[in-house]
Amino acid sequence: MARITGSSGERTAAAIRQAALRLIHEQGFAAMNLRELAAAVGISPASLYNHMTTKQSLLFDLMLEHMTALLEQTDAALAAAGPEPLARLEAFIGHHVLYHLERKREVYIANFELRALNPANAMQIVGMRHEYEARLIGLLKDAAAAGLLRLGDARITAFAMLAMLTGVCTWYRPDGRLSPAELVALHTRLALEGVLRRD
Amino acid sequence: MARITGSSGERTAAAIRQAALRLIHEQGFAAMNLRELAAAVGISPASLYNHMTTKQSLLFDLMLEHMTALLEQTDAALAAAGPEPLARLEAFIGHHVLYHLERKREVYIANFELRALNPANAMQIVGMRHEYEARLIGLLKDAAAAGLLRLGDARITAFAMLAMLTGVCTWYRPDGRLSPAELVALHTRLALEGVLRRD
DNA sequence: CTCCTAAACGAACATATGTTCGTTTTCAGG
DNA sequence: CCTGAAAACGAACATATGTTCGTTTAGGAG
Repeated sequence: MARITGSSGERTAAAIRQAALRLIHEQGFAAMNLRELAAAVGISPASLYNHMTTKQSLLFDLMLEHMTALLEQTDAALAAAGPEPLARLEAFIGHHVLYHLERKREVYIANFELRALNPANAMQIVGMRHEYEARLIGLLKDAAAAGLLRLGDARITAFAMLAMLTGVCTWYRPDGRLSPAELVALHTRLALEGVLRRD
Repeated sequence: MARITGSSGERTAAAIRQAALRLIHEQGFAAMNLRELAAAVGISPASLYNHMTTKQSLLFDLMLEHMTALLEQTDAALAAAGPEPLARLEAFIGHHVLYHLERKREVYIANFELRALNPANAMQIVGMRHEYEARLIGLLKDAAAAGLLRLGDARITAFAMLAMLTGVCTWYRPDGRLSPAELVALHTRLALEGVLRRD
């Protein structure tokens, strides 16, 4: 056969990314095979290679797009939050939760398929993740310097907070009991105040 | 060739489990192939089947052993903690962190390779995980009923706490800067009191 | 209208991979 | 000491899988 009536490179490429997100999220990168991906898009396995160079690069592109968006949007949220340390911290938390609710598949893949990347690609993604973690560590240190936090260890505290806030990806469903806003509020309070009553 | 001098079924089976833990943790279940596993143990691929029925059952056995131990040890820790709600909650947290530091590979596998299990096996492991989550939800509700906690939503709070406490698995190394006891203390305070100063 | 490139296809290749089979040899129980 | 089960092996099978190749046709630039 040959080129299909109405076929468009841009549309097909987007469809491949969407289907790949779903399949990798469901089965994992190693378990997803390109024949199944091609079938999900509605093209032949060979046609995939008109839109990507290798399976590895497909994964890397997905991760890179996600990390770039995460860093950009975070900086935008912080810029909008103004200079007050606590407001900035809350802005970070709020954005993190909302982003992770919206793009749970991307996040899940970026977090758990790092080992599927080749060393060079992995290094780049890990670098961007470190940059993201550095944002939170900086915010914590600023707030602590302003006397607002009791901080045991900024780095470990940041890791623990990120783990908690990222946890929403594992169980959230859009049709769930709690709204995104409610989840933001709940996680913000948990991170800042814990569960203990304050009397 | 044939049976090796000094070979023992029990020892080989244990070596397979250990090597499988390492390889699955490093590469993921789907990416680990049995030839590499056999080489790590020092036997031929065919010999693996003297100690397991299928690759799938190997994964399931690892997960089942871990979940069983986790539930048993948790109950033991709670029994030792006595009746006071806050003491019980702290005992749960402390045990969870210590267990996850000690057995980070098992935990990682049980958490992130669920999708590699066939439906029947997955159901059993998910059931045990729900049981574990129910322990924490119960502790939170007890403490809240005693007026000790300010609880937005017991279920979501439990998920968030577990995500935070389980996070240690992703970055902990035995030769790291902080001792297990310090990590327990830090995470306990984070979970109970958050980061905000109390004045 | 013409022509080059983009985008698709079927077919095949080379390799990887879970698993089975028949065989051999050690070890432990009678 | 004998014998049967346990534990190992090499070899092979059947299938799955990432990728390439040559070909075909639609669509847009000139």
